[in-house]
Amino acid sequence: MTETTGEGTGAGTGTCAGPPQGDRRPDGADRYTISEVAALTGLSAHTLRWYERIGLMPHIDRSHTGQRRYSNRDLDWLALVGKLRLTGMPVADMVRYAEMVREGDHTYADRFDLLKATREDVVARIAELQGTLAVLDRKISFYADAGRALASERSR
Amino acid sequence: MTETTGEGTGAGTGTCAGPPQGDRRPDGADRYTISEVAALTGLSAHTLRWYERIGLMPHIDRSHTGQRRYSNRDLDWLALVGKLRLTGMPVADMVRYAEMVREGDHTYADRFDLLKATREDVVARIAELQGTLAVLDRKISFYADAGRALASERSR
DNA sequence: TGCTTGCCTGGAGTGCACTTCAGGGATCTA
DNA sequence: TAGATCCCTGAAGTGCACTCCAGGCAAGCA
Repeated sequence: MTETTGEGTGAGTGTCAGPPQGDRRPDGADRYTISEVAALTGLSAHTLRWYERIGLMPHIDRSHTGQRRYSNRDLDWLALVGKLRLTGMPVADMVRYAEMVREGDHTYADRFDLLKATREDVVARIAELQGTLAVLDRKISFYADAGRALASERSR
Repeated sequence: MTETTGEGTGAGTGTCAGPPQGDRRPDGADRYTISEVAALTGLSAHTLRWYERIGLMPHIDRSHTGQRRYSNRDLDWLALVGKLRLTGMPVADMVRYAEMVREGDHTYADRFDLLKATREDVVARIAELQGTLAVLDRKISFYADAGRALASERSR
């Protein structure tokens, strides 16, 4: 197997990006227009074209009139990109990853490193956020108490 | 008590922002220069001035020559701002919060709401990140396996 | 045949959070 | 007295990730 996008090109695989996207067409009939993909992914058509221009997408098929026709495989890739974007990975890094995918199997180790580093970033970010939660909760309970005190004062 | 910054103006309180900052001066002698505050908070002097200009800081004391002199209270406020920034709260919202603090006790309910909404955002973001962790881990283990396979192939 | 809809392109514009620049004052050390 | 260091201000610039615009082609249909 040559890992390219996520997990083959089959039917929906459970771990999906933002909007629900169970309405895929069977392989062979999978030629989505840009606006269909926009609806499916929550990205704008502009953004989809822009992703392509900066090298974040593989070459997208075209209709005989030059319009883009996305495949299920492209959708898988976009789902992965969506996940990476959620991690806060800069677009430039995603482009590097896409380049490595295009370059073939010999970039496996580099891809591994990139993902590993991203994973560590995510873990650190989660810890950071949990730290902020603690602060927020302290202040929230302060205001909740203060609110109750004011209320009972008004009712006196 | 009138909640303004974090938790009074006493010595370090445990929950600190980014860089460690236990080296506070006692109240009364707490007149830090901008570069001291920059070192303490990890923000640049430029950013500190900018925060002030956009209304994110209370009025900062000045020396007789017009230079800023920050107090422990200001440091507390900056620690809170740092936490809110970590949540991803837009600066404009932090400014709104700062305005509410300036306006006094009658904004308690609004401040409560703002912090509550922020809390929900943070919880959602953590869940999102945990979702990305799952995807990353699947791909990382794919590449780990593939790496092992390639290694054993090379050693044959 | 004209009209609408959907798509195409390159390039300019946007919003955010800073960051840098240009020009100048006050204090300290030799 | 000179030079270094630290600070001041307003305004312009930067980098990122889109987002919008102008101008135009192709297909469907009344």
